[in-house]
Amino acid sequence: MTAGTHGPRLTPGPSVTISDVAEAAGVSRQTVSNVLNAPDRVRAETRERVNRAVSDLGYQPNRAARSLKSSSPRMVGCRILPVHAGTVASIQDRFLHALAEAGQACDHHVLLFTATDADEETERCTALWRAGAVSAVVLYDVTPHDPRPRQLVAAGVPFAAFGRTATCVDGYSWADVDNTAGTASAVDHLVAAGHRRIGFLGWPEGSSVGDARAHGWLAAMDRHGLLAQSHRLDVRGDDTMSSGTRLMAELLDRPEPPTAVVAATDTLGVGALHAVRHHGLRPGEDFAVVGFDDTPAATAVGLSSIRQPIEEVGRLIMAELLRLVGRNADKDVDGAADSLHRLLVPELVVRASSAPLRRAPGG
Amino acid sequence: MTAGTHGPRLTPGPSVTISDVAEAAGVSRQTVSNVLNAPDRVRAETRERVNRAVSDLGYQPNRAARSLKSSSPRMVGCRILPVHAGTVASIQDRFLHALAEAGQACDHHVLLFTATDADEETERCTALWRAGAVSAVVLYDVTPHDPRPRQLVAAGVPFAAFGRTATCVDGYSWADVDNTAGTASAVDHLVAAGHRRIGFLGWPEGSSVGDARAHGWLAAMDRHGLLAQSHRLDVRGDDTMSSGTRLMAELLDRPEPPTAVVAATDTLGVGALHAVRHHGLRPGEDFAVVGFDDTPAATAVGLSSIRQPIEEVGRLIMAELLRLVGRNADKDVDGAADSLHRLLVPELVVRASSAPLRRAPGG
DNA sequence: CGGATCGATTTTATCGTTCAAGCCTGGGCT
DNA sequence: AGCCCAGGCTTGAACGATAAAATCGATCCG
Repeated sequence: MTAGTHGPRLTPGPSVTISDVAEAAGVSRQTVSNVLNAPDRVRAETRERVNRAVSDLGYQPNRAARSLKSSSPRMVGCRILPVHAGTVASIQDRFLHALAEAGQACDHHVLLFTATDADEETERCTALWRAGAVSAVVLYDVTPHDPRPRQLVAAGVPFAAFGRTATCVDGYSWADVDNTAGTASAVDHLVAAGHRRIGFLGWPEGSSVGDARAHGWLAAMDRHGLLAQSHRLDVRGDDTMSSGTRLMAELLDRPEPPTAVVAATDTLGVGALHAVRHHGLRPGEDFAVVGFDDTPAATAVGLSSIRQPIEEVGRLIMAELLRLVGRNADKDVDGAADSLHRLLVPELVVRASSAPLRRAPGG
Repeated sequence: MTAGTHGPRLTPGPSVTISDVAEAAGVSRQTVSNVLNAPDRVRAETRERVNRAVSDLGYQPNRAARSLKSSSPRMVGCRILPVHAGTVASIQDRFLHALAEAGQACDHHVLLFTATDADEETERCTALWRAGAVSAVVLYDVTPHDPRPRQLVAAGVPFAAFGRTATCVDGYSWADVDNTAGTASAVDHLVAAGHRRIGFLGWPEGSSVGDARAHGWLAAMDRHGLLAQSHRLDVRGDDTMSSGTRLMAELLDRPEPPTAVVAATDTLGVGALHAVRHHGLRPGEDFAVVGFDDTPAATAVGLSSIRQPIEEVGRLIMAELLRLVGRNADKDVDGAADSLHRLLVPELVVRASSAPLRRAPGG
């Protein structure tokens, strides 16, 4: 026994080693190791005896020792952003959960860290990787001019990103959600429900995600030949509920108001719903609203929303990281796949706020 | 050099070992170790030479090796809950961030894992601890009849809890937020602003947190001698915005409506605000609303809210874990403190929705 | 002047696991 | 009989860091 005491231990403690198991089963360390890692090398009878000892003692292989020997910590690092007062509906928690779950399926865990800015984040990533604390890291919310991918590539840290930079084609793996396709599908849905004048509530131009969502609306409206009828029905403001309410009220006061809007976020969408009700309209019957991100708030108020397939993103990113570090371990160049570039299509979740119109508007 | 190549390495790689540094500085491994862990044992000149080699090579001590030797992984485990569709405003992300930040201050990290239920959670905690992957774990959202603390105590896993069980006095460390004091302080605030008829919007009886928040309102109203005037002004419903709107509208339609309400959550509070506006009242001028949890939504709509000191909880829990595992390492009984039992008082954040009345109601 | 002392550094041993090589036994082949 | 081989298991070494012990000079003191 490693710990000096004799007799059965009531609380097995963190220190049941492979030698303890070996002694209990009357075999050597290596045989125990073989039972766990290459069972076919061990005679069935011995295997059974060892397995019993393992479960009797509650043996868990020490991860530090295993990491040290295999030089793979079976961990991926990910920064957790502070909950910013301005940010209303974050999907970071969903992402982290998805990542943790995907990792768990292949005995990997997520290590959290914090940072005050992008530079500190890449520094910490590099330090964690050099320290062998993680075999790779994940970048969350990568934007078009994000410096982080470049920095990590330069540092040689294996990583995959949720989101992508403008010049993302080269050098690193990413998965992203097609925001443009999301708002476009919302427009298609509303057109199919009979709407012709469809507005858009968005963020001020300049944010990548916001612009992509605005572009999806614009392109889809154009495709349906509805841009002329919806002249200047896209309005922009901050990502707050009151902003959504104000923008929506502004649209409803126009001479030819829209009969539906696509909002760039659930926050704006929820705000819009209030303005709609305030104008005496019934959401889902007289007027339709679609939000974005499918946050719990959308569920709560029955707001149709575009749901990002975060769980899928988590799985893809985790699988890609395993491939990256695995490939490095095998050979440096085994040809085949280079890196992951995957654009996922979000899915519209239809709720009461955009149920098909009972009467066609104006009909 | 560990890796077989010669010459300066462009990407230092994860495998710069203490021996590489020692060779570069022309000293032995142990001297490098001393420079890093006990600098006073090394002559200033040597120390400087070693430090230069450390930064030249970008050396980071290998965490697995350090864990193995010190038998302390410098990690704490915490389950991340799935984002439940029903849960509207979670503070789990704030908690995880606080925990990660508090840990980082003392070179500890947070390891995330998922579980489908409480039993699986304790199993995973035990396995992680036995594997030496974490030195302790954190329980989030512990409720009065939670089985987890008992199970972890039985398994001998060091832990600290956010929240507490009904019979929490024994055996384990926790930090919790005094929900009762929170709603009570909201009542005090509203009374000081001149309100006399103050309502309460809460969850159906049976949830610990909900009951505590309801009790805070009740006790404070009684203390101010206002219960008679506020006869049956506490109403209950689901934790959704629409529920908040409905309940608020119900109260406003009473013959003697309240002039203010305390809501058990921001979700209910935001819902209530809409009902208030719908009745032609101006929040903060004609009517006051206070929410709970200070979620980003409250900031967005200017809702006064009771903020849980999560950052403080994170710091306390992390400090307690360090004490627990440190004590274990030193001696088993070094007397002094037993375990942490800390009830923190939340803080009211006053915003426009409950700014002091300009004219006393009814005056 | 010899032994003690002290500071600075090196050597040794160890944490728990796994890879590589070694050893033993019994059976099949010549 | 002697030889080889393969299956089944054990021993030795290594991963990287560090506490403890050993070494080596140099200084000090009786």
